[in-house]
Amino acid sequence: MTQLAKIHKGILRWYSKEARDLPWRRTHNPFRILLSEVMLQQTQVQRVLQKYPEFLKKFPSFDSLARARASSVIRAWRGMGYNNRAVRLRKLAGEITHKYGGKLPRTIRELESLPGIGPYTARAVSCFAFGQRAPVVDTNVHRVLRRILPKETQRRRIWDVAEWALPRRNAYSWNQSLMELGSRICVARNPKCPVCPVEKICPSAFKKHIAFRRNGAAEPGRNGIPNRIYRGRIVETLRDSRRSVKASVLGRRVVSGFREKDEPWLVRLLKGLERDGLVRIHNHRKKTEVSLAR
DNA sequence: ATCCGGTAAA
DNA sequence: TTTACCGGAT
Repeated sequence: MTQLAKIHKGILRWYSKEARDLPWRRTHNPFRILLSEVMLQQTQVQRVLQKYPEFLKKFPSFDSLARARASSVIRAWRGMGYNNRAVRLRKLAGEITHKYGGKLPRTIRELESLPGIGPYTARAVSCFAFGQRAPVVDTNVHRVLRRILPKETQRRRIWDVAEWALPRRNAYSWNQSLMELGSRICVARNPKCPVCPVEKICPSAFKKHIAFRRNGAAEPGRNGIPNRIYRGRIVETLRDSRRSVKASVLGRRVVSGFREKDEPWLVRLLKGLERDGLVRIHNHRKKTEVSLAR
């Protein structure tokens, strides 16, 4: 048996016993798969598990999403973070109903052309919804493959490596198993090698893993507080408000010690949110007002 | 205070 | 290739 075949066997066997029972592993419905993948793009399983069913209850299909107001979708996205995803998902739903006859396209190229769908999600949908033999590389898969595969593969591009390592059968289970292993055992720091199914054949087992450096660059912000905090507070405030809010009022609600002179700064922030399709800015009696996008 | 991550735009 | 985008966990 080849080394790769041993890796396949060890990891797939482990997965068949240890796989978590997750709702998106119980369906091949393209909408449900896509929704789960978009939610999982930047968000831990734990939190997605909580929001996924309630979002699905409110928006069970591309059609329902396409017909909804942006504000309604942004509200349903509460607690997920990266609110851009909600806006893009609704835009995507519009394209599906109006340009694709209500059906998600099946080619990677078409999937990747959709808003919010990149290389990872396109292939995840292709494999998990359509049963195609597509490699998927998220950071978990990336890490696991780099550790478990032989040194000769180290210089090749990760997507090529993933393609090469893909078993001829069971692509679905293989992809799921790599993600499961990467998130539960083969974690970035202090991997749990003693309980890993492929510890015996892993070249990296029990090696010291250097904690990977994060960007040295500081997060953009103001007075040491990242902009995303203010953006988050603004969207959250608007979620709770049925009507539009004066910029000055918004400023006082989201920034401690907000003054008139801070308004240009606030407006810059609001313009960013407007560009992202999250808020609507309008003038009323010469004052800037803002509400959730429609 | 630091960690975590897929997509889009620059 | 680099940066912005998020909020919950630790």
